[in-house]
Amino acid sequence: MEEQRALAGFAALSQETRLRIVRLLVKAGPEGMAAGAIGEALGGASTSRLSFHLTHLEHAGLIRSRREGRFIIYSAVFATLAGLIAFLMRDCCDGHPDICAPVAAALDCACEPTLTREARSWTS
Amino acid sequence: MEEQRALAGFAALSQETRLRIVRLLVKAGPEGMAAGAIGEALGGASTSRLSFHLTHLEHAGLIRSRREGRFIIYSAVFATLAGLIAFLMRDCCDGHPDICAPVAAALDCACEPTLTREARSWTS
DNA sequence: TCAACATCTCAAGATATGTTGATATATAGT
DNA sequence: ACTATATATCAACATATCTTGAGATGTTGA
Repeated sequence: MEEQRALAGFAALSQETRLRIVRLLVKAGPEGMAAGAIGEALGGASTSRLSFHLTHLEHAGLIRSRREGRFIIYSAVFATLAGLIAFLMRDCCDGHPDICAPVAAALDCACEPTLTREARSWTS
Repeated sequence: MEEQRALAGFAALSQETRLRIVRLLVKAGPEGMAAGAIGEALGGASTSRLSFHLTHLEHAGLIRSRREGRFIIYSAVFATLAGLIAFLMRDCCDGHPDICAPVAAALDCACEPTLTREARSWTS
C-alpha cells in the first residue's frame, strides 16, 4: 500500500504549478501561506486552478490546510517529503554503502552548502 | 531550465512500472540489469511496454543504458536522484534549520536504519 | 441582513499519457 | 546466409489529467 502513496506523491510533484507550490511552502516553513498569497506568489493562476492543485497536493499528503478566519492556510508536510525520499532510496546500499554518498551530500545542501558538483548543477 | 528537469524526473517516477524499475535499479547498483531481467523481475510486462517506460526514464535522466552483446543494460543515475531531492528541499531551511531534521533522518535510512517513526511508516 | 471577500466545486472541452499488437532492428551462434 | 534471441518503434485506441468559466459556500464587518 505504501507504493500507492509514493506514486501519488510523485504524481503531485510532476506538475509545474504544484511543484512551485510545494517549493514555496517548503520555503515558507510550518507557518504556511494563505491560498491567496500562494496564488499571488505564483503570478496569476485562476482561483479554481489554484484550488484544484492545492486539493491535489493535500490528497497526496504533501501539504495540509487549516482555516484562519476567512483564509485557508496551507503548509508543507515535511514527513511526507521525507517519506518519498526514503521510499526511493530504500535498499540503495545493499552491499554498496558508498553509492549513497552523493545523495547524502545533495540532501545536506538543504541545510548546508555541501553539494557535489554534479548535484549542484541541479539546484537552479 | 532546471525546473523542467525536475518536473520530468517526478513525472517519470509517478508511474507504477517506472517507479518499480527505478527502485529495482537503485537496488541493483552501478552494474545495472538487462532489460529482459528487469521485465522478468517486474513480472510479465510486454517488451514494448517495458521499452516505452525504460526510454521514458532514460529521457528523464533517471537511468542510463549501455549495450553488452545483444543485451542492453540499464542502471540508475544516482546524481539525478540526488538532484531531484536537492531541488525539492532547496531553501527549506530559510531561518529554520531544525525543520530539515526529519528529512535528513529519512535519507540516512537509505544507508542506516535511523528513520523517525513518521518517515518509517512510509518505507514498505 | 447585506455586501465584500476568500475559497471551493462542478461540468465541458483540450491535451497528455499509457497500453496493445504488429513490425523492425541488431547481435550471436550455426 | 539463416535462425533465434533481445530489444526498439509505430499507430491506434483507451484513459487520465489540466484548464476554463460559471456558480456555490463560508466568513467578516457595517
